Amino acid sequence: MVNAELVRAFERIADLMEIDGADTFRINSYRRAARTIKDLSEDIAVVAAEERLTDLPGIGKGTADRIRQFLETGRIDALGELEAKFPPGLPRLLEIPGLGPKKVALTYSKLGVKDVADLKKVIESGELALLPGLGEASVKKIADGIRFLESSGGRTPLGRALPIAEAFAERVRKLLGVKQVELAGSLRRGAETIGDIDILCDSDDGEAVIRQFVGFEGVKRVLVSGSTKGSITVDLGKEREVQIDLRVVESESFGAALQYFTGSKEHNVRLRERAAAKKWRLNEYGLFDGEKCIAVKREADIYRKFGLPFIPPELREDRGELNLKKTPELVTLDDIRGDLHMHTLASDGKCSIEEMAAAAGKLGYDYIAICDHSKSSVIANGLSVERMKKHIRAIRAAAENATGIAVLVGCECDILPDGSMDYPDEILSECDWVVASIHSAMGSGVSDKLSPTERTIAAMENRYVSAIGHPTGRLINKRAPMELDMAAVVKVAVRTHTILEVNANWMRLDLKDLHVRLALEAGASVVINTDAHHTDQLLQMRYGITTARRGGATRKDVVNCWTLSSLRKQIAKKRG
DNA sequence: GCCGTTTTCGGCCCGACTGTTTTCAGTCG
Repeated sequence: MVNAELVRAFERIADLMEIDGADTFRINSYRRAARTIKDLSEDIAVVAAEERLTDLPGIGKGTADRIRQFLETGRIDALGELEAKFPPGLPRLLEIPGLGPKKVALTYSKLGVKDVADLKKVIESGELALLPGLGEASVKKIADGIRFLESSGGRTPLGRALPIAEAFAERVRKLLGVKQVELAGSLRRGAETIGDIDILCDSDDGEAVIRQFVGFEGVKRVLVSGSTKGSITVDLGKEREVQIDLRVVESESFGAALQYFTGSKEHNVRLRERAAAKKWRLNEYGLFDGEKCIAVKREADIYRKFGLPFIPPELREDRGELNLKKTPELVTLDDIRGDLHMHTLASDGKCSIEEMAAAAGKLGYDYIAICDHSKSSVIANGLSVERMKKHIRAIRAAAENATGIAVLVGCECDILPDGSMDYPDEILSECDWVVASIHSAMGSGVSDKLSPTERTIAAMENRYVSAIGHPTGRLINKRAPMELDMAAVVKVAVRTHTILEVNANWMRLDLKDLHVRLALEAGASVVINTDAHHTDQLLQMRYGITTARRGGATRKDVVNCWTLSSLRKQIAKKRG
């Protein structure tokens, strides 16, 4: 699909226009269009062919023309003109914290700085500090920014950030005069990766709170230290660091502040537009009609003033949530009755069947499925047919002895390059539950092999395949997803009663939020599994929950929120 | 460049912090 290329093109246009000093509203239009295409679950070429481009939010006649030009010629004139004006490395400079479009334009025009290497040279030589509007302090900030960019390597996975965030939130909670502390920002929205950690607290003495915050043990650098806002970085290991922002507000405006700092930016812009339409003003201190504050205490009050239900943080992404008529009852961790994908010592897990069952029982689960690897996953010590037969007997025996929890016989069976299953039906039919996954030959377009989409569909056609595991195979920040035609996969999933997995491992989160939504809208069901290789990893369920919530999943959509008998009925329905 | 319980033209979200500005611009979220 050409969607991703188009997103990059529009973002590049916006970046270059900013450096060019163009009208900010026009720049934002390009960014909005880029985001719309990024969120799109279908091929933009199909949308264009069906003349539906201007139905998409933020895409008008002008942008539609540019999309069509790109589809036909692979180029966009508007981008070509900007690229003729500026060297190619310039937009990259915008990613450096402390360096914005104005300063990028200035360093380019006055000093000929074309890329990061040039920038380092003029910092070294002292030329940068001599430019108007810049001084020693700004230059130091930029130099730090370069180091941060080179060490941070992009966004931090949710599962890496959340434990750090919770630890710092706990330390803030213990400070004198602090009554309320909440995580905000993308972390509270449960985004798969986060740019920085946002923490909000209340206090009558913001200055004192910030002073103590920036002095916490483990703080690597202090970026900002004011009376309401503090900004620090902490080490993530491997020379990476993550930024933590703390905002302090007075207790009375906590609700307004929490709404404001939870974002997303786009969600808030939409909400403030609605405020403006009513001649109100919305900011982190409350919702105001003239000088009069009309909502401030709780987040829900603010939404109610707009005639809206409470919008759960996970949905605040400007993906149509402001049209909701009532608050959706999104799935919660308490709704989960079982975990249907975990490994044991039999393949590449680190714990026994009994240990996994006991740990799951402690979490209050009613059932689990043991799903070790099949024979082709050699690296993962996949089980041969003979070993699997023995393993099935071992699981049945463990199930007999387990108290208070049902232990299902399962497997994670490889989907081979030709679309067939790694185990014969004779073995699969012995299992109560089968997760089918692609682990090899993930690249598409390899000749004499089926595409990932064809392989996935072939697996779903097998009556013993209960679910598709980590459908796109992506590893966040490490491996790109396979090119899967998700709309086609979802359609077959519905027809064949195959369940799609939301793999809760924070490196995967696969299906991702938008795919969950696509699946549910088509009428498919999902299962949220941890794919745990150790009892500790069973706790990663929370990340799968937030991902499913972001996709709008309710308890009814998630099969491991069902009773065991309902789940068995679903499996039987597929087996026919 | 988009868009319409204020509109097909004229708007388009809002505030904190920093540095170098002697009254505010740039950056960020």
